[in-house]
Amino acid sequence: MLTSQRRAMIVERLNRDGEIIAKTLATELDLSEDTIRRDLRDMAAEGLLKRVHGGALPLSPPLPDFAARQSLSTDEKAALGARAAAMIEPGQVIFLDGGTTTAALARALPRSFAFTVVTHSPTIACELERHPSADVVLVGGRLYKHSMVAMGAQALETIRGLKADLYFMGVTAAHPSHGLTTGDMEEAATKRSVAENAAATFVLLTREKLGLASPWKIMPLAAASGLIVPAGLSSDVLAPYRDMGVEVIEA
Amino acid sequence: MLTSQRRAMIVERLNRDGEIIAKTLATELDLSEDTIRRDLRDMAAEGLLKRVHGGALPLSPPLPDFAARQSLSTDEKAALGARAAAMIEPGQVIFLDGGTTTAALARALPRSFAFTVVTHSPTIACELERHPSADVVLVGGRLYKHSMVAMGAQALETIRGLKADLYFMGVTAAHPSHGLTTGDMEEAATKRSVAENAAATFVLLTREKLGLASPWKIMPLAAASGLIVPAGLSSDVLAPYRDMGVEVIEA
DNA sequence: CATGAAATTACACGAATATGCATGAAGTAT
DNA sequence: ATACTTCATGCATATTCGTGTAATTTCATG
Repeated sequence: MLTSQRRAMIVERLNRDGEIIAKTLATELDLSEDTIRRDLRDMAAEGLLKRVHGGALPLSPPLPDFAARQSLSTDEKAALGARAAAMIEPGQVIFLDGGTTTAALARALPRSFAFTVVTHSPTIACELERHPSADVVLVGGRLYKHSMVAMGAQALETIRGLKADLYFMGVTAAHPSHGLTTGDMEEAATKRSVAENAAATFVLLTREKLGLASPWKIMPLAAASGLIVPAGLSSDVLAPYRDMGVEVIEA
Repeated sequence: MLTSQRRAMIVERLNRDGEIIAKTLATELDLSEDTIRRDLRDMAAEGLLKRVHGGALPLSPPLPDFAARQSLSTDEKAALGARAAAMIEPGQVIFLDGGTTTAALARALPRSFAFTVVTHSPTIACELERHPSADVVLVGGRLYKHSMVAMGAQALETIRGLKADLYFMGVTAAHPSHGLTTGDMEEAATKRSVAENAAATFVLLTREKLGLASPWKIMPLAAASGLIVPAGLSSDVLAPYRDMGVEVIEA
């Protein structure tokens, strides 16, 4: 295994497990603890993780500004959710990603007719406990706690076995040339697979995500059926997306 | 669990519960009280909490619903959960049913070592979001909202493909001659299948469930490894179960 | 192909950190 | 006032860390 592969693996594990224990990883990879420690030290210097006694932890989780962001963009997310919910037609099968934006969508889902919601997020599933007419299907797999969605081989297999009418995707960033991206490799693969098995894919994007790029590429913008963005953005910001032929829906 | 993780956990608990009791935390994490005390002393010096005799308090006033949580935690179900959690050993694979009793168990799961929790309940999965050392696997399937668990063909297939060390089952009723029963046919079949794929099955039973029977039979009492019941029940009530050779564990 | 530079890794060793236990002091409860 | 709990300190042990060093591999260049 190459050094860079090992380091990529460390990042991935941090996302998956929320911790790295130097001793454990050394044993597992059959390397000396020194090597792992060196990795951790260098990566901490690069700002990829937080070094602690015994191993490493992810950089301060977005908890501090999470609450603030939550309250700040709540209205924005509710508007996106409502707009997305308006697209749903009776009897359709909808796939919902995990995340706060899609949670807002879950709360806005139509109650006057029946449809099916497929999700790999237990949080979304719990949101729908009291929904009167939504049939809920839970996609199983290994639960990734940082994003609270089930992913992995089992999940992919289930996803390949279904055909959704609409997929509402949440992403970390959207960039005109880099396309749709997210911070986790497994998540990128999962979203891609869902998009392949959905007749239409709409991406929910809050203001601050436009024009940014994260490390893992999901798919180019053109592969999406449309972007749902908050109303009131300047046409300058939206022009690059419209120019690529992607439908931009303002909520 | 790393030291810094433990300290982060202390902060989190202070926010959640409004208090830290040194002795309790030491027992729960399987550490000496000295270690916890040292943590509290250092963290007090860093201005993260207020040290008091017996434990610590947050600097800001505790959450308003603290009293409510407190009364909940002295519940019968919490006792059952704690007793069940004490059976778990490092590295084991535990299957958790949905339901309020097993939710109490989820909150009492050991935090000092790693193990895997398999569940078909999104509610349980959400409970475990912040658990430091539990690996969570979500079993997918059609979500039955009345009991909030995923069941059906997909779930059964996944269950057949796994082998759990311990299964903690929640039931609607337990009767000496009718055995373990529940109100839903699909649920009975699912529980039976999990029990078949677990090395040991323990049933969590609150007081009011003993001696009753529901329409759908899961399995005879003798098929269970043991029943976990609240302490203080009369031996008359428990005798029939003990007579059948079922281990009855009082919590 | 040869060779030296750079990178990677394992090992050694003293320092720093973490933890548990023992003991006497301080605090709390009955 | 007495009994019990909790605390602080010192000490012993174990783990982890950082630095230095040497061996090995990889790479670039002639």
